[in-house]
Amino acid sequence: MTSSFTDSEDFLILPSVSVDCVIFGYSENTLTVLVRSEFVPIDNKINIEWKLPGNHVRRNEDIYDTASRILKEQTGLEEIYVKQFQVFSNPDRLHKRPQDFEWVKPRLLDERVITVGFYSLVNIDSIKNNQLIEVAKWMNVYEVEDLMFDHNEIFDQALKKLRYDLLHEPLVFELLPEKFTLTQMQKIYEAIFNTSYDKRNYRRKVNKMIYLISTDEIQTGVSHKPARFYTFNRESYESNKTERFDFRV
Amino acid sequence: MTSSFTDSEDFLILPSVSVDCVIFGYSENTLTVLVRSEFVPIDNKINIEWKLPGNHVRRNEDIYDTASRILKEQTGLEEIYVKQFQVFSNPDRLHKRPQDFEWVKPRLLDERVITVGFYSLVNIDSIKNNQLIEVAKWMNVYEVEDLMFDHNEIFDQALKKLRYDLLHEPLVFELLPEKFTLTQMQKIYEAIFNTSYDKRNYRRKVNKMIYLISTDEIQTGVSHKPARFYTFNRESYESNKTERFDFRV
DNA sequence: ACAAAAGTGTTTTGGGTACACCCATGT
DNA sequence: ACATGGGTGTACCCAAAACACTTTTGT
Repeated sequence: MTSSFTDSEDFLILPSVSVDCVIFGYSENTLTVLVRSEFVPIDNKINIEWKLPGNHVRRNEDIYDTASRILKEQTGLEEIYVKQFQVFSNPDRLHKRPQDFEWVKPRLLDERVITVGFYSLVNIDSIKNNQLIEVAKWMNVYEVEDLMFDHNEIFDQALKKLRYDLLHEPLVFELLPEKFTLTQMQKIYEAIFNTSYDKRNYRRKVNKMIYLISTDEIQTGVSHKPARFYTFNRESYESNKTERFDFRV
Repeated sequence: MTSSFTDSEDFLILPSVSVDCVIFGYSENTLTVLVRSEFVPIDNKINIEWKLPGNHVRRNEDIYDTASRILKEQTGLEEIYVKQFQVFSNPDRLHKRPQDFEWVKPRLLDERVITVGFYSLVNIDSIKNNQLIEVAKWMNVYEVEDLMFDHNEIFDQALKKLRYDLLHEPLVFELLPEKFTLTQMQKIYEAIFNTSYDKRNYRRKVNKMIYLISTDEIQTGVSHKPARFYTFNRESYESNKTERFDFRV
């Protein structure tokens, strides 16, 4: 087994465990995913390939810390919501394309790596200029290109899980500022589910969520009737949530 | 790093990855979980401790195969539903009690082990006599004792996830025979959610599930009005499932 | 005849969905 | 005055929940 790590680094990571992050970005009614480029030689020519950001788990690190570390490296952001959603362990997962494996081999301590998939939600507007690393870009989730390894599968599962979770947990608020309007909230659902909702029905529905607190602040400087700002009260949410019998279709 | 494995075995497993299985058993309206005993010395006295069945991931094995292998070893059953639900990666997870770590250390190739939690559903009545291994027993889920390592946490999360999934996926059928009565089905929900449902409302609800097929067979040999048998049509389920907007409470 | 579980219907209440117009502000 | 997005109400249908009696069988 080859390795480009120094001896001291060898003891810093677990050889067979990594974390890959599907970082969803939201901005201007569009949902995107962060990918980063790598130079992957094929037939002695250098190609640009895209992959999800990922990293090994360090020896004294919980996987949530690994995910947060990756997020910080890529976007400069801290204190961001990250959630593990699935382990990908196919023994051949790094071998889908020979050139990908040739590229990754010198970076590995063990040829078999099991990866824990995380997804994360960031409001792109909250990323300060140039904090995003050079080699990264945001891809529209409806136009994701070929990624390295099994990363297309990891992405697909992440999007599926994100949608599932959005319907059952208060995840929207990770993409909203502290104070937000109901239209902002509606547009996030519409972007992520690629659909649209009736404004009146939507508002009747969310108005029944008692943990949505209407403030007495309204927008200023907009050239239309100013909208009211709301906040999310997490304590109220936690103490009122229920599970109902609903084995659905 | 110490090891009781032979050299040849050393190369068969991934040192830092294991699978732990929360095997739920259902029988006679009661939900139980399978635990197995280990002799753990403490202060030079031998104690019996209980843990969830688990094992290392082999070098060429997908984690689902690891889980199935564990299930086969413990219960003799094959072709059983297993589902990964969460990774437990706290660097101290094996150190909660010193005696537990002393016991496990000689069985490890690496002192840091990240484990993938699986849960599984078996109908206890389908386990033939004596196929359950000697050291295993079924504990009522409402009376789970102290387990080794972080296994109480793994169990708690598994039960939570099981309940969640039961409301959103056709999991009940893993606990039902090919042909079953609606009362059998209702009693499983009641056991797992520790509650009871109105028979008429329950039946109206499940009767709307078009993938529940009523056969023309009925019970025989029961000293009351015989119940009709139903079957689950998975194809019909898969082709009719939907996701609705339902960001609930 | 009795015990035991199967099977069935009605009413009330609340949520889902479809649909169109006036309001407050900036330019 | 106009353009822009904010904000509201009603009618219909269907689902959820509460509730009690008759039916079929074995003993």
